[in-house]
Amino acid sequence: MSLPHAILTALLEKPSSGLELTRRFDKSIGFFWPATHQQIYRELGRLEQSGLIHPLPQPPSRGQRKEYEVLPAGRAALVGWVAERQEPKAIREPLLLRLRAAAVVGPAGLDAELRRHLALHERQLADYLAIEQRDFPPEAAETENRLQHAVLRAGIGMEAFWIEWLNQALADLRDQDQDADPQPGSPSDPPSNGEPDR
Amino acid sequence: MSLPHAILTALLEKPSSGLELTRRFDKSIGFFWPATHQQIYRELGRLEQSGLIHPLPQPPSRGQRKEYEVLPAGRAALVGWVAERQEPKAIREPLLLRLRAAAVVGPAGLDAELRRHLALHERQLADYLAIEQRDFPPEAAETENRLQHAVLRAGIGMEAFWIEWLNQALADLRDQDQDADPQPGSPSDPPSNGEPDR
DNA sequence: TCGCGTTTTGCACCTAGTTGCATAATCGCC
DNA sequence: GGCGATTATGCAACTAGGTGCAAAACGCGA
Repeated sequence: MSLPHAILTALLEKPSSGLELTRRFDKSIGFFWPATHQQIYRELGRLEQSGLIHPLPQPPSRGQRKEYEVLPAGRAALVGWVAERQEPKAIREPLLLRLRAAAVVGPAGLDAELRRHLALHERQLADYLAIEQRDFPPEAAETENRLQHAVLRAGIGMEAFWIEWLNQALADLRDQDQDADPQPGSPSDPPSNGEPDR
Repeated sequence: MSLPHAILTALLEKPSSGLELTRRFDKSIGFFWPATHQQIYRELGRLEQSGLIHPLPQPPSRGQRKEYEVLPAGRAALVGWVAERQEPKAIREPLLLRLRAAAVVGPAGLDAELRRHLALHERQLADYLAIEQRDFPPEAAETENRLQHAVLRAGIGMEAFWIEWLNQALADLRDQDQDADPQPGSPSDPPSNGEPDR
């Protein structure tokens, strides 16, 4: 139940149409909760039906811009959601699974993927840092936008973590290939140890 | 398409029945790809139908243990998956959304959640560190289980990151309340600035 | 004013994870 | 030898995100 609340947040900051929301998502909330325009339109429909938002008075017809505004009930729902008890989401990163699989069937092709991910995370980190410099310059003492900054810092921290981890994993991969697989190019059939369960 | 490959990995390490797999997931692969027994049974059925695994010869009847083994085609599929090109998953952590929302509608109740999450991550980190000490003691030079260790290190790093970030976020929250909301207990109606989009 | 590309909205279907519940075998105990 | 708890397998319905495509309005040049 996160997307509807993300939309409420965005609409409270500024009433918008579906497409406008989509674009704003792409450069802010979407960093940690991506959504396509289809998802957003669907959710807008549901939110309207639940009486949490309503369209500003305009000719309502297909293909025509429709601006939405948050109703008091919508704001209340969001306030409730902020305080709600929710379990942290588990990690669920396929790349880690693939590493685990590589430990069993051999790491052929993995290094390319690790390097590719490394490059992607480096780019993302650079983007975040640029945003940080633009929106939270060190000289401007923070007053009330501390929370927004904290969110951005989470993104920065995550990317930094992945970069560090990927570098180390690449090193591990090189070492392991060297130890266990003298002739490069072979598919490096795996240890197949008789093995601990982790 | 991650769960089936996670299962193939686990089955390669050791042929198992559905329940056995479920239990093994709970204490290893499930840390970064949780799965319930229902999911696992369904996936086992599909994997069998696709000819990637097959049940060891045993009376096949409901309620009776059924052990599965990976077929060569299954191993090949896994090898292919390891080398496959996949985009990194976006973050998608609702807690960050809630912080963002709190920046708009006020942080009432947020601190409790942050503290609760902090405690959970601290516990998880402790668990991971215990596993690390058990399975990858510093004295035993690593030979071929480097990749498994790397996966575990990712878990450790993630938890450590969250702990650090949550502590900082809690500090931010305190500072902000202090600055903007002299009398404690009021719902602290938010800045509602006329505002940058992030 | 006609047609064509763009903007904007939206439906329909698909995939994957989640939850609740059913059912068969087995084991121990009374 | 029957009964309840436990082990083990599995179905069905739901939820939410992802993808493909359609269709109405609008703008603009020929």
